[in-house]
Amino acid sequence: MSKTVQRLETKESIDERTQRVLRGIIEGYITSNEPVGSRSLSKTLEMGLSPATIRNIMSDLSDMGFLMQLHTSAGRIPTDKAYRFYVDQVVVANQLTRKLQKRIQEATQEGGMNQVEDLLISTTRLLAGLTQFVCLTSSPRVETSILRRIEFIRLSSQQILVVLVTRNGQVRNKIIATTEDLSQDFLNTVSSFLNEQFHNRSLHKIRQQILESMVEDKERYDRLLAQAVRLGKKAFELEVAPEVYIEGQHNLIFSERFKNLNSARGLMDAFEHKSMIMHLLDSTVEADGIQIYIGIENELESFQDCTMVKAQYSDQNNILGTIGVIGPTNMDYQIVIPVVDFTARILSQTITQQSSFCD
Amino acid sequence: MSKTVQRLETKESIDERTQRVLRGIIEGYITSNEPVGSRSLSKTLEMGLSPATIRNIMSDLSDMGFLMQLHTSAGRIPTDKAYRFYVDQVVVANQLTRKLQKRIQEATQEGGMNQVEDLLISTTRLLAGLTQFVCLTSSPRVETSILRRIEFIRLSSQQILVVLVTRNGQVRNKIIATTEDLSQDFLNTVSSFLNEQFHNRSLHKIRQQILESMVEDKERYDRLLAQAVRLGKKAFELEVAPEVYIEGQHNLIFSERFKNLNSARGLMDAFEHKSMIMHLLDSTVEADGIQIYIGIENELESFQDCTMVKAQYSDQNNILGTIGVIGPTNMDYQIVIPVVDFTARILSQTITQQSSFCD
DNA sequence: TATTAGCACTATCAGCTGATGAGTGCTAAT
DNA sequence: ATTAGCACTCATCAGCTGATAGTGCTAATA
Repeated sequence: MSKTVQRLETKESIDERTQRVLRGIIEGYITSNEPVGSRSLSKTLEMGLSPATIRNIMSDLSDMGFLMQLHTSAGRIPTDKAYRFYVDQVVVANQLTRKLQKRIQEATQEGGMNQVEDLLISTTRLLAGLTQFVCLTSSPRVETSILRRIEFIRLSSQQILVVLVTRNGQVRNKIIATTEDLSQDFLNTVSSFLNEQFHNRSLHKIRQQILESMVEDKERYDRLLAQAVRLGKKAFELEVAPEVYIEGQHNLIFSERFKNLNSARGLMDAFEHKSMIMHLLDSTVEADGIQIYIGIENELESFQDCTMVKAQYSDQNNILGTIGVIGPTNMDYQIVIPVVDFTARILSQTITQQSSFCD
Repeated sequence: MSKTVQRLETKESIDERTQRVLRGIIEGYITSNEPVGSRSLSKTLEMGLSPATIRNIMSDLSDMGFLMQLHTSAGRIPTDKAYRFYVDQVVVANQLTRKLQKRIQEATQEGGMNQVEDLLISTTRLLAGLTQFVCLTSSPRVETSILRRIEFIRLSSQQILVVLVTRNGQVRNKIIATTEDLSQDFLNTVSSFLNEQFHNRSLHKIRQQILESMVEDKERYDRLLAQAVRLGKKAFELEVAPEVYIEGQHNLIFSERFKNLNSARGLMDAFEHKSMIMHLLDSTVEADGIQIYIGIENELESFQDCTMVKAQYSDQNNILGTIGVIGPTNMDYQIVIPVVDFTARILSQTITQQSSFCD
């Protein structure tokens, strides 16, 4: 595992003309996926510079660490540092075409998606389809979500189904075992007690409170309360399975774009470790907006040939999760960045709408 | 789409020696994944036959349609017909090693899997890992499963959560919208009515009955009954999303075994069409035991370079779904067949245990 | 002084070559 | 019926070729 690179900032100031050349090379490589040479660049740039001059500039840019060659006589390709420069300096907040906006909106508004899970899956698939890359989405952490409703349903003398609904519309089920046979009436009392007690609190907080009250009231004689606490404890112990949705893995193998990526295998393997991916998605210091990790800026070694573009989605109050794509470093940032950004916004909007149905 | 081939039966009787040669070629190709020639076969067979004799036999086998050559001078490989012969005549019910049996049993008995869904996913993953192929599993069709419990939970004045538990432990949630504000008490009455009315019937049947009673009792005045029927209708309209779990797709790309498969892409694309896969898995006439589709015996064109080995799993009463793997036609049948068989059995057993907790 | 034309150098790629080897089919001998 | 022997076929591979596209350097130029 290599040392973590925070961000490839550029200290030196680069003169206008050099910048234009650099930009030309980057965009050339993005569109063609081929190393760009001085001759062709001299034509496309239309700056009236001869290939020789361009070569000199290119040489400077190589010295500054913006360009590299796969071999002599191969034309140059941008380094991660160059992409960082490009993203920071050149890519401006771009408007998506109306058509694309429509497409994203429609896809998220499809019917039958009252469960957040379905919405997330279909959005993930959408983004993978639009970008032709791999799309990763982390589901809202059940931990921090707000309790809307908890209910116990007696299945048999030994089994109780816990249904837990969160503010943002996630529904979690769990079957718990009991030693004692509890009647449905009793369970109803317990659940209305818990609902009253813990309404609008985060699951995390609730769990804490339950544990505390267990310590406090060890010698509680009220049967209802005792059982409520006991059942509550089990119910809120719902293991916080790291939920990550991954779509578009086949793009990784069949897309032309990924062909010169030295280890698609490594990426695939990484995707198997959901909890690691979860961590990667959610470990963002910056609270808002879009985050971009280019090449070696990525913490994970197998991601270091790629760029990850991600953004948080939220309801009106809290950040819920992250949606992002991972693609080659020479992805079309001008498109990908606004697409991810817009998709995250629409996702937030849709989820907010849903949770606003609460009374 | 090519004409459906039912099964590649062999009419001719083949003499003992020829059979042994054929078997040798098949097993040779299975282990080496290379066309097998007369010389090497003469050695490994240890029948005291010279390469020339073997060549004559091979020539006969080619005429009978059991062998083919990719090009002259390449050695021969078995045809689909040969594999069919091999599977029918040669592969005997094989015992798995204790070690493998243990491994499968342990994997399915892991904790925290009281939901059938989790069990199915982890079993699918297990089988993909064991075989190094792609594993496909269809979940029990909610349609035909037996109602154990239905419950309505009032979320807001406009939203009701339906929780539906089936006999085999599947839990389905759906949020439905209402125009009228219904109290939780009322909902409880409705659900206990429905539970009583429809206990132990299949969802399919229940839906039918509800529709019938709507026709019959158009002018029903009983508010409870009317609402119960209306809510029931919505609840049992749960769209029967074809649930298929697919694991091990990466094997398709990286495994040596698949490398000479002309279209991994086609397979990947096919996997995207879950409902088609679902159909493929569940469309089996034969009720019991293991089913094997070799090469062109597969209905789906993109599967016709592969072999699919599948088996149904069930609870004590009914077939619930199918689990199977898809791999190259020269897979190691001696291993794969018993592994799939055993896994399906263990899966049935585990699910049966779970649903037996019902009172 | 910045730019450019010219030239030598170099890596890659497609296409060709001949050698090699694995495998077959046929025929004649056993 | 089996087998040894031989001619033949074909795929693969290493090595060579010329064409191409790129560079770096130097000297001439505006």
